[in-house]
Amino acid sequence: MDLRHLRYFVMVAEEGHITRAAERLGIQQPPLSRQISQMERELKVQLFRRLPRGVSLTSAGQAFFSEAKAILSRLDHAVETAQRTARGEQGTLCIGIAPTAPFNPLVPLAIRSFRETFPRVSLILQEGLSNEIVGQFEREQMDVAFVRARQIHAEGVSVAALQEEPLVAALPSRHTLARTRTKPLQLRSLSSDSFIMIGPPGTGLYDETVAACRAAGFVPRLGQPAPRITSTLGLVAAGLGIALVPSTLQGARMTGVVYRRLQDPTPKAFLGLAWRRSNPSPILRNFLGLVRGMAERRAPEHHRAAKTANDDRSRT
Amino acid sequence: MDLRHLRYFVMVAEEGHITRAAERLGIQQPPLSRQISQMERELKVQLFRRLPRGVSLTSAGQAFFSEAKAILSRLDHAVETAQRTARGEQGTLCIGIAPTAPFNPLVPLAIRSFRETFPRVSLILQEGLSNEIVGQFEREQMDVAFVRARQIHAEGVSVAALQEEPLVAALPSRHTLARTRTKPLQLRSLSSDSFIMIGPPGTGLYDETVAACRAAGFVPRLGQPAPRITSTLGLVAAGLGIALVPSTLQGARMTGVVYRRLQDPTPKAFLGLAWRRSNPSPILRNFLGLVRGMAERRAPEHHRAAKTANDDRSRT
DNA sequence: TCCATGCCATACCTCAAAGGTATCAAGATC
DNA sequence: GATCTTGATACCTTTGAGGTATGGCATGGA
Repeated sequence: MDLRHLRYFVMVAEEGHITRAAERLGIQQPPLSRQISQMERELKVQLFRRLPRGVSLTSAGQAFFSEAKAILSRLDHAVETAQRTARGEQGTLCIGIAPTAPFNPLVPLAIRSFRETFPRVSLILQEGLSNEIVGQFEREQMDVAFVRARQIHAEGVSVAALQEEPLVAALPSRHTLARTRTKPLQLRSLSSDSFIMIGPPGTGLYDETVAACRAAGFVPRLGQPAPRITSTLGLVAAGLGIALVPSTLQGARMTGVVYRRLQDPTPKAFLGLAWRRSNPSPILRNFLGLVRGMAERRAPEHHRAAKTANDDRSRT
Repeated sequence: MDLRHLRYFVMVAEEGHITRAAERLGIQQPPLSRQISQMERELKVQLFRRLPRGVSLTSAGQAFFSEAKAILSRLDHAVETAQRTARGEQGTLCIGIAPTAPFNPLVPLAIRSFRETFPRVSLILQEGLSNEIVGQFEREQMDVAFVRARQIHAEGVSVAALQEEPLVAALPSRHTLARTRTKPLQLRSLSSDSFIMIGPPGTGLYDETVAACRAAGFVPRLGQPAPRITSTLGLVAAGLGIALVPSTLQGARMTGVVYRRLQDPTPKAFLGLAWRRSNPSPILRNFLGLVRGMAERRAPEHHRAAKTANDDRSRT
């Protein structure tokens, strides 16, 4: 049997009239007549009763009719779903988010904008540090991630720069340098403090912090490591050390913590978008396009220069 | 698009290999290749990625794949449903039942046997007197009914006789004639009693009772009319009158009611099956066949003679 | 580097079957 | 009984599905 048969059958059933159904189908009556009786022979079921005027469904025909209509509409639906999926408008996208990323307004803005543009895509948001995200990319459990690391050490994963934001020092409010809030701080002046790090070496902020201190001429003394950004600030507030954090973190006010800008050359925190280049998901393409477009609009002059990837063939 | 396309697509998706899929489909590789790409062109969606070895579904292809499989299996299901419906094995049958009919074992036996033989047919059982059933037949709300009336006064409704059972007298236990339980009673001897009737004139038992009394040489005095058989027996037990009831009613023992057989010529209660001759439902055919076969097996000698209908063209 | 292999795509041919035209047959209608 | 309506049948045309032969591309081993 053929979909044509189903379509013809449904039309005849709805019209109750082969000639009229043929007209609406844009064919002649005899072929339609033949298709119907052929279908009946194939199913070994009489679908219509031939009346003096027109035809009417038998009970078997009625049963088949409702199924046939459902099948046809389901097919239409399937086609639309496939097309939407191909256009990246439907499906699932798994987004990794570095713990400090959501403080940068670009991240929530991008996600909200994507949701609005592609309402049929369901997003799975997953917090994770760069090193945790590596594994997820390799297991193909993640499509894209907002990261703080300039490179992700996994085969075929690119990182596109979105923004560079200044690092600021988070100090306990009783710290001697916490008084003069307006003047930028010399990073050197923190060389004897303990640095509270988020996550192990290899993650974005860890590496940026160490690099910044090196550039300022000292090796940071490592304090208590903290698993999450909130606990980092908690430890700072408790006076257990200081931390360098992206400036947007200042949005997270915490009693007992004071933020101080740093003097030139201001160390920078990186915010980037990582994805597997071989991932063909059209949803991913849409997401990359939207987020990168957004980042360019917000900082067009930085973008080109900062754009990078973990290997030379950085075209998506 | 065609069902063939769907089937081919599913096979290729399952094999991940056009050549192998073609083999399993019993066709050559080139036509299959063409059908697939034709389908992709028609849907304007790339369903497969061509790999060096074989093909793999794109995300759109995956979305379409699960739908396609569901559609195909639903189609199979639809065909089976239609065939079962045509054979009268699936659907709905609305059965009317006269209030006194279920006491005759034939009725519950027939219904149970039908249920077991055709488990996919859902039965709607509806109690009703002959005169109520007429309207339901005319509105095509009823397919078949166990009735006590020998004729149903509705156009095109036939009644087939199933059984004739003796009428017995239901007497209050304090009735003078309730003592001698073994000897059959003269119907005449009840001529001065009030008769409790179930339902109005035109219903089966009413007419049979009046006819029996007429034959015995008197016109029955009508007592309180009763809507249901149970209330009839209640009124008898209360001493408000007597009733003639089918002998199988004796199964419904009720304190205060005594049953007495009647002397020859024993008046008879009729049990028949009514249906619209123009009703083409195959389920109805099956039901008629099963019940009539059952009745013949239980009373083969009565059946032929008693068979009747409300007009001359009594073939189904 | 080159050849063999595996696999999909393309070109061209054949033939089944879908659609078209003409006409018949059976009821309904007046 | 003539006419209309409507589905069925006969026969022809044409579309397109399937077959055969072959090309093209990537992989993998010598």
